[in-house]
Amino acid sequence: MERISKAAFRRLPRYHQILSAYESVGKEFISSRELSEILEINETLVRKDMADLRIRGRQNQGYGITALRVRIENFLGLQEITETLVVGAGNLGTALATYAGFSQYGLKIVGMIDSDPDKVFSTVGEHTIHPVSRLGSLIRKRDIKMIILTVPLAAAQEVTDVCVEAGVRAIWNFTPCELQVPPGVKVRNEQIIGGFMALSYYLKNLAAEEGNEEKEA
Amino acid sequence: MERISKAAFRRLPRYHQILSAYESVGKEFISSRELSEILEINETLVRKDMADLRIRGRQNQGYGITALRVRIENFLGLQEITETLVVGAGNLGTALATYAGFSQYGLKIVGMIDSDPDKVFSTVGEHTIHPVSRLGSLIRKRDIKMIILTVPLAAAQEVTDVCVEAGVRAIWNFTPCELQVPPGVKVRNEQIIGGFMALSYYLKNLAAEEGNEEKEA
DNA sequence: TAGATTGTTAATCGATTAACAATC
DNA sequence: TAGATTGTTAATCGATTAACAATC
Repeated sequence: MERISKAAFRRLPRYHQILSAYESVGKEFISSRELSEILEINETLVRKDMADLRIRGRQNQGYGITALRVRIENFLGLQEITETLVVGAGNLGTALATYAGFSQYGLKIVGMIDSDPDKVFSTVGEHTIHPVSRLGSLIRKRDIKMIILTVPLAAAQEVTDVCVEAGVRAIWNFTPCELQVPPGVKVRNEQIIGGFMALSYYLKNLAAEEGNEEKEA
Repeated sequence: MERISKAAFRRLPRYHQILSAYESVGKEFISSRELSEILEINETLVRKDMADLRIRGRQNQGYGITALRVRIENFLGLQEITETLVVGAGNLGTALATYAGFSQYGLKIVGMIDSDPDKVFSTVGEHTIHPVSRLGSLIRKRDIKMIILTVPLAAAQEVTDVCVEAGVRAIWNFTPCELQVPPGVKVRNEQIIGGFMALSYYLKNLAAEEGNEEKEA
């Protein structure tokens, strides 16, 4: 399997999104310089990332936008559909379940789960809310490998255990819980408050920082 | 002003959250070893981070949990209130505006903004939705330094320009747009899809990865 | 051609880890 | 005391950048 550095891996979503934006306005090529300016990183670093992805550019033109976008998608496995359940039908779960942008990345939400009897069997957009008692059987029936976790903190570990027991291998964790999982199960923490903390630090140190700001902490 | 490395800075939210969790069950001390196991990082790295924060531990006991939590909060400026507007009252904006957890970090939402006349002057929880025409004046009137941006991609840059013009210095960006801002304005991108991409890569390479997984990409 | 741009290597920089002394 | 743990330095590792050759 191909290998790129962890740091390069983290840059792929941003490359992908810039490429999509440029593609949608009909641009065909983009130079390492343009990419580096948008991302505010070094130009050489962009070329190195491309080399790691085994993408060749053209002299005087740059990199083919569509080819590069498709390369990133294939590298990340986005061309294959990933079926998932949204576990927790609160505000955030509802926002994620109704977000139209996921389908272009192969992410397909096949149902929602909630413990509240008043919500169960109602629908959110086109998704039915199932009772938490059916969580395990739904995962098994559809062979679901990933769940989106948006339950309250207190329920997070318990729900995770059920999912892992049923065969889930990846957890997209929107709760502020440091989940315990066995080896072979990957957790991605979206600790949203971290973003605010970085901005708070910046704002509270504005006077001291003035003159040496950076866009990315 | 105190300085810590970028990498250490990114770990602060996770330290903070673990400390809060331990504190809420009445624990008073935590060792570098415990922290390192929860975060799956090296024990020495935890001690180095504590040293950088000028926090001293106690032999045989570890670090005082409350003191450490308060230290991180002060370092990040969380003890001071940050007033903000949620710009874009869609599903995600609504979810963020109604999230109760922000107040403990000093984050105070003082209003919402939307361009849809059907939404304007209605309320979300305790927040009133104002028309986008009042965005600049609201920012000036309340001297708002940060906004939460959840508008559609196509409106993101335009709205940003209005906010920056009115004096905003920090943008918590939930849109998939690489915003252009002048020096002195900080953008924090919450490119949520990036989380899914990391999990997709993991799932699609499970067979090849089997046996050398990591929890963090 | 001159200019623009890629691709690669070596040097530098920054972050992590190993080793170990200090101490309760 | 022995064991547990912090704190610090030096070594290592990984990521970024500078320099520059290649080429359209």
